[in-house]
Amino acid sequence: MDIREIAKRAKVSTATVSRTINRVPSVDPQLAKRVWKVVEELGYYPNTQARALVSGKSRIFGLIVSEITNPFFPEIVQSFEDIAVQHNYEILLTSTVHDPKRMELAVRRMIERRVDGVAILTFGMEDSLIEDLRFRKVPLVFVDVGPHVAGVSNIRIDYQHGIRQAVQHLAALRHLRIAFVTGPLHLKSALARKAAFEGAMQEIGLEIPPERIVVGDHKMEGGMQALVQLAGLRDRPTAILCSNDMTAIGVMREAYEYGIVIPRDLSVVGFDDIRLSQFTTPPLTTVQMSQTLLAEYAFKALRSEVERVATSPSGSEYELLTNLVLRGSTALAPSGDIAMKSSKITLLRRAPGESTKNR
Amino acid sequence: MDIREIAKRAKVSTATVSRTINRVPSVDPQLAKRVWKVVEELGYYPNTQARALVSGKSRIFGLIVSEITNPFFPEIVQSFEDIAVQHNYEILLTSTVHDPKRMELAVRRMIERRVDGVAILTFGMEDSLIEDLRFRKVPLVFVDVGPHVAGVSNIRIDYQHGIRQAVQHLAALRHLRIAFVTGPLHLKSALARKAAFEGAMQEIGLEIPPERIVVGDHKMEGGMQALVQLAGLRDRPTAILCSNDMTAIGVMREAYEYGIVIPRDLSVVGFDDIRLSQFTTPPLTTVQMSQTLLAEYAFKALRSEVERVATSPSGSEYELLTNLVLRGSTALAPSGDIAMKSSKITLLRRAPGESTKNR
DNA sequence: ACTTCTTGAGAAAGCGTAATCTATAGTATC
DNA sequence: GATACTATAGATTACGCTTTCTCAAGAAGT
Repeated sequence: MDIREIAKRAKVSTATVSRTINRVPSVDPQLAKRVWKVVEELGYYPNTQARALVSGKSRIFGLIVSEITNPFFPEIVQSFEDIAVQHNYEILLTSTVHDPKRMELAVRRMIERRVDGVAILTFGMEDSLIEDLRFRKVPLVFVDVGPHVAGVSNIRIDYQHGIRQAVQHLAALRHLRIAFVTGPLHLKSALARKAAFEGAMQEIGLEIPPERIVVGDHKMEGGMQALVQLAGLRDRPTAILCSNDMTAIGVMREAYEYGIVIPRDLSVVGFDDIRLSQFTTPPLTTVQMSQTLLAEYAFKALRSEVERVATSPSGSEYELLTNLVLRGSTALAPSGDIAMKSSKITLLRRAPGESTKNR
Repeated sequence: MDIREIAKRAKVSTATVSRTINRVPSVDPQLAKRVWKVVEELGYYPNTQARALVSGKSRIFGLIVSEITNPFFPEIVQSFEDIAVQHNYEILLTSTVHDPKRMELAVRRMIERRVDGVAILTFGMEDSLIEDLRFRKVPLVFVDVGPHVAGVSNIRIDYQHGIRQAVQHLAALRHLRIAFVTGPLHLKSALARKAAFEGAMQEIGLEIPPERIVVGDHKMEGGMQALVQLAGLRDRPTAILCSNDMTAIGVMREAYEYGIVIPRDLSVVGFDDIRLSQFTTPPLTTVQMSQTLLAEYAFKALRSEVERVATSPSGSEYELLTNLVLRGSTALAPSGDIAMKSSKITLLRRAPGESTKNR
């Protein structure tokens, strides 16, 4: 069933059917009604491929994420899909899993499907691939790392804002020895967080001995290892700020194994505010980076680039604030002697079966 | 840049270019090489829309899931995408969020984009929508609930297999009072799990007093409430089997608040084996339902339906086994007097700040 | 009453490709 | 040496739609 079938049954030309469906105002309301009736009756849905072919617009946006199985991304995908669908766009999702081969394939797929734009929400991407997309004038939007050229938008994240809040929150709770667990140091986003931490600490005159910054991997495992290192320090920190929530969750998990009670003995702060962080024990105090807003900005950036047909094709900039959200994983620093006591906690990892209790 | 541009530069007809690209064997290798060279040089990628239009195949599969933010689904999406991409298919993802309006829109989108098949991995879906797809002869694949008609495949899940293992595992650990936390009772999958539990219990002659089955919601909250109920029972169960992992995680979380030590005082078993369940404290013993295999079967079902052009269009059936995977949340049942002791644990919920310790 | 606009709708072109149909040269057959 | 095949590649059509062009009829201006 195609547009001609409708035309025949409504006794009009296909042009009129097309105009009706696309709500071109010059169609006589009488005729339009007749057309709509047939459309409804037959359950006709226009063929998007044909439309795309003739209009040159696919109404598809590509969405490239690092790993859909990383709890940070599903929220973004969901929000992005929400908005896209509302505006009659489809999304072509790809999860690169940090594999260059997959990235290349992803870009190829996007080009073959003639996407109208691509949101690149991945940490790290080959320049040559981006060039491939730029060459075909596909509007792009990046987080943080986009080049400053026409047709490329950027969402700048103000890490400083939330991280400063976190540091000051901890300082207000009398924490002096604050540690930081970074992400992989080749990620620009991880470096930016680390820099923000250092800046915020310096601002209030707190020193950071090098051993109090440990390198993680933005996964639970990294957080677990980080805690082991930090707990073994002579001047054990009383608070740990983490480069992302998964790291913080790893820290908390391992702290539990060591019988370190959070937040009594140790305050922990995360970053991202993934949904899961509401459900840890205790709920995680973290710096929120709104996934919904991120998706919204990304979509808006692409859309405005597409809409602006011939006019100035300047890539725009968006700014996403981060904000501390207080939950249960932070508390007053242990007072002097308690701190001493807690530093005496045996550093033997509890045997698996025995579990839970801190004697 | 289109196929004609290539044809012109390679001094052949568009037909030859098309044949070359599609690897039709009747093209002279010499010519083919010439064509490929131009293709490479210009970085030409065929326009999928045009291909779809003329071939009648979009090479897109729809994938409808309940909620991408539910940790069960990202793994499936990832696996499905993997396989799809390998076979040059694209996926059109939609997350219904249990909203009938969104489901309707999703189906409409799928039809407009002329998907070659739809995998419906959602719990519950309006029949009228399915009818809409069936009417257009779109191959479908369901989990459990699909009708037994041509063009519709089904992946049957053998809940019994894994749940029996779980029950027998608990029985072997001397648990006699085993409780079950169901999912929402309007879900066929939740009912099937409950039935499997009852069957397995009956099989080994264990009774299930009605109060030992409590209704959850397949979310953490439901698990938390369930624990409250079960812990309040006179004959407190020594083991709890949950209809899914999120429920089990909720149970464990609340148990922690009550100072009930897992697995010493209480064994907990989940269902699904989401990745997160490896990272709980203690790691969750659970019944695995392989998300990878599920995705694989779903894809295979659709593909074989598409491939089989004119031949017998019979929907096929797949069976997915479930299997117990042992981790740390199950242990020997507390012996008689310990059980008594543990049943005397105060039922006061610990004050938030105090947290962690079971004195 | 004649020309000039305006409105609305039909006819037809074209989007980029694959499939079908046709032509041409070279091979095999008798 | 004439006919019948067989490869191979070019010409053409069709896919379903939007858009431009064209045209008819009525409204308005002179």
